[in-house]
Amino acid sequence: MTTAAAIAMPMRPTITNRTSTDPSSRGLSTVARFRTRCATCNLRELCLPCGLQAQDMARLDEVVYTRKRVKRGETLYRSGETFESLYAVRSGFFKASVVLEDGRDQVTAFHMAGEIVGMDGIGTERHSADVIALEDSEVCVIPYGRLEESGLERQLHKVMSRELVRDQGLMMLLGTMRAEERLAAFLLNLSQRFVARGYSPNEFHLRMTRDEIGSYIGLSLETVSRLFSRFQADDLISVQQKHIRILDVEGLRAVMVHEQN
Amino acid sequence: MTTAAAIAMPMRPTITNRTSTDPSSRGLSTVARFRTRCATCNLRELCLPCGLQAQDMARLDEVVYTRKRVKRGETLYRSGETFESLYAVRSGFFKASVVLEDGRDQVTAFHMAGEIVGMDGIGTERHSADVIALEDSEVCVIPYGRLEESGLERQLHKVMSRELVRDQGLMMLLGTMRAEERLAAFLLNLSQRFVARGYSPNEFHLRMTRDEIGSYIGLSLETVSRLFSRFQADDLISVQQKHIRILDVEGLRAVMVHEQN
DNA sequence: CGTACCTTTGATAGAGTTCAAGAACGGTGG
DNA sequence: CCACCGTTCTTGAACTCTATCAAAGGTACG
Repeated sequence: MTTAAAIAMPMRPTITNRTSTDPSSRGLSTVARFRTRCATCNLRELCLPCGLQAQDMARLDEVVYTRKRVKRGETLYRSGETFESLYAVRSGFFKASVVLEDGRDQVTAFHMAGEIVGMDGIGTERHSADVIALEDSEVCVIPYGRLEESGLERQLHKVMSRELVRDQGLMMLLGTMRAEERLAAFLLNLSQRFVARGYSPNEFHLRMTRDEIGSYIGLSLETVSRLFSRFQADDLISVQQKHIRILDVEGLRAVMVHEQN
Repeated sequence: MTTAAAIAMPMRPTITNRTSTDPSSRGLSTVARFRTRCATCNLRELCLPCGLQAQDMARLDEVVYTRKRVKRGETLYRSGETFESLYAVRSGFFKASVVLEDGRDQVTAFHMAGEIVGMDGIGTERHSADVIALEDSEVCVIPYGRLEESGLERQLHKVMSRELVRDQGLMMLLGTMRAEERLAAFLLNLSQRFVARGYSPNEFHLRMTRDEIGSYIGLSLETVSRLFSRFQADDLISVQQKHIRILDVEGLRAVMVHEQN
């Protein structure tokens, strides 16, 4: 969708001001430094989609003044917590999930670098999902109050709207697709998103378990596993554990739309 | 959720300026008249949720200057059409649906009075779903460009965020619930929404067919029909065609969360 | 290097779909 | 006002897909 150039992502360690949320605790040079962060960020083409203008970028720089590291297994936020900020994933991988009263839970999204997380909290001022890191990750903290004052609402609307469209797609998947179609759609979606981030479209590493995939696309983990095996037998993909290689994109696409031939 | 008073909705015929989108084509008095529309609208508590302040209401009045009638079966907009406006449902009932390449379609939402429709188009400037009236309806047209200038972004964020949370709920339903749980959840949801509009929570008229219900909650129309019959046999509801009466709310709730006892 | 977690694969069963046919309803026109 | 037609709804029967239960094998992480 975005014609973002294929950029490698050399994750330089960056300064670790992980917990500090008070900008006044930093010197001027640090502030200046932060000012140019977004403009030089490798993810700038993705972060607020459709690409920000130079001046927008400057605005965003003024809003984002904290980063936060989240280790694998730790939560970024939990359902019920009061909403204060959005988060832009800088590196790593997250899953979002909701829990039903009786304990059943469902993964509602996977988030990777360049995506905005936390918009579920805007409406009620409380988060409605849990967001957990599936690998050591880092996010940019975007205090919502400041964002509202920044003149970037237009961008935010777009991001939220795209999320709504994404949800439509997932509903379609959950409501009308059969198991193999679901998994094919899932793989193709992941592939696309990796491409946009400069990774290979054909070879990637799954950050989530079969159980989490199954929860996301409405299948049991056993069915997911069996389908991986079947896809491999059909030479559509090659799987070993979490390493996936897509061998036949068109074939997968055909499975997805169920072109019986 | 909203503690909106139970208001009846006497749908006065109102002036029919359905196609006119040019405000200059109207006299001053007409404009003045429109100025106070939102403030006196019966749906003001619902339309932009969380209730607008008086000054916000005035702002909205300046944005909304057209209404549009949509007859049963007609479309409000179609997937692919360029996005220009949001719509506030003033009366009637709509369904939104998306179509897959191979023709399969899925209902993604039902919209009733007081709800905002069209936010799927903001991100790409094209709509991604079809919205069709299930009965003769009327909407307030909210030109998006004007809304952006109006200072009501904050409200829009909230509406969009709530839509995201709603989608989470539907995903949960589609991904983890069994047939009877889905239908129970669907009925309880409808009931709640009717209450908020001043209608009886226990007795209402379905505007959609079994097929459309099934599409929405991921079941075949036959399963929906069978479940209606079963619920009736279990004295949870009474059904005759599209007339539904809920006899045992707690019972339905128990079905939904699957409290097996 | 061991243990806990994850994955794979088989066998079985059950929930829901599909196919089919008749019934009920609602709108239309004579 | 009634008869007719198309659409929607109901119900049955057979089948299919996927979940569930179970057990063994593999990995990765501490």
